[in-house]
Amino acid sequence: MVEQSEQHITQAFAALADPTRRGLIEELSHGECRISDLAAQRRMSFAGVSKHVKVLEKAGLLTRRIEGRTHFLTLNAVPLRDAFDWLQPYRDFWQGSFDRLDALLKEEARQDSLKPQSSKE
Amino acid sequence: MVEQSEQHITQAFAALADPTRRGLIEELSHGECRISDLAAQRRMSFAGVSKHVKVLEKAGLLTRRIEGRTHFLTLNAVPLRDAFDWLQPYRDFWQGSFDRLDALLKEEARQDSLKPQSSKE
DNA sequence: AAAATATTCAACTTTTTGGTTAAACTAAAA
DNA sequence: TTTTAGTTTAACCAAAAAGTTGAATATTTT
Repeated sequence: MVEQSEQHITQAFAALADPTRRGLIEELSHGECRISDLAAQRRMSFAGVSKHVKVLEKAGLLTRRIEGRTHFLTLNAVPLRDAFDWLQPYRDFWQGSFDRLDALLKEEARQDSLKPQSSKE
Repeated sequence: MVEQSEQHITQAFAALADPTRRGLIEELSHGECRISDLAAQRRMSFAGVSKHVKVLEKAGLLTRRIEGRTHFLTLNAVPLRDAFDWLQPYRDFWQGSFDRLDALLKEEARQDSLKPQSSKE
């Protein structure tokens, strides 16, 4: 087994790695939608949108409620929380990273200035 | 133009959508690494790891400092912050989502209870 | 100079992804 | 009962991703 939760987070991040899908999530955040509503404002085929919806569904990011012939979709944000939680531990890193970037650039400058005549270290 | 930042966040999420890459990020968070260090503990070819590193580099998630023949890699967490910030607005959603999931399950139960004797088939 | 080390690059394979169109299915309306 | 509306499925395509192996490159060590 390849660790369940690993797979889940992989699916979540993969789902988020597509602008169309992020758009759908955003739209769903305003409330339940029919899939045709979602398809309406994009210039992609209905079937195309339907596929994206299925990806989101498999990643657990939305739930589908079928009523008659129309499918209603609701955002389920739990996998987003998982993604968020994965990122959380790195907060300290990006908070300091301007300083570090600065240090890095200085270091690179030093390297470059040594490179041309670089005898040894 | 397809919106610069859209591309960036797409790249960030795509980079995160792979368990190997997430592992590399985690490892880099413990400090600067040579790429051979990274390759050592996984059972993937060196070239394979090298490719993943390049993906992370393109996504701006690490910086490479070349010293002689060895490449030192440092985590740059800024794109992680971008991903984090994208997720942030949805916090309210997953906080409420147990309630909503509950409501949803109830609703589904209702649906199901109606289905069996559904007039025609 | 030769050998060893650290790494990329190229070529190739397989699988996955993102999209399309056309056909099929189901439910509702005429 | 035919038509229309909402949606999925199937078949296909092109491009990208994830991995491999093997050769090439550059730097250090011997």
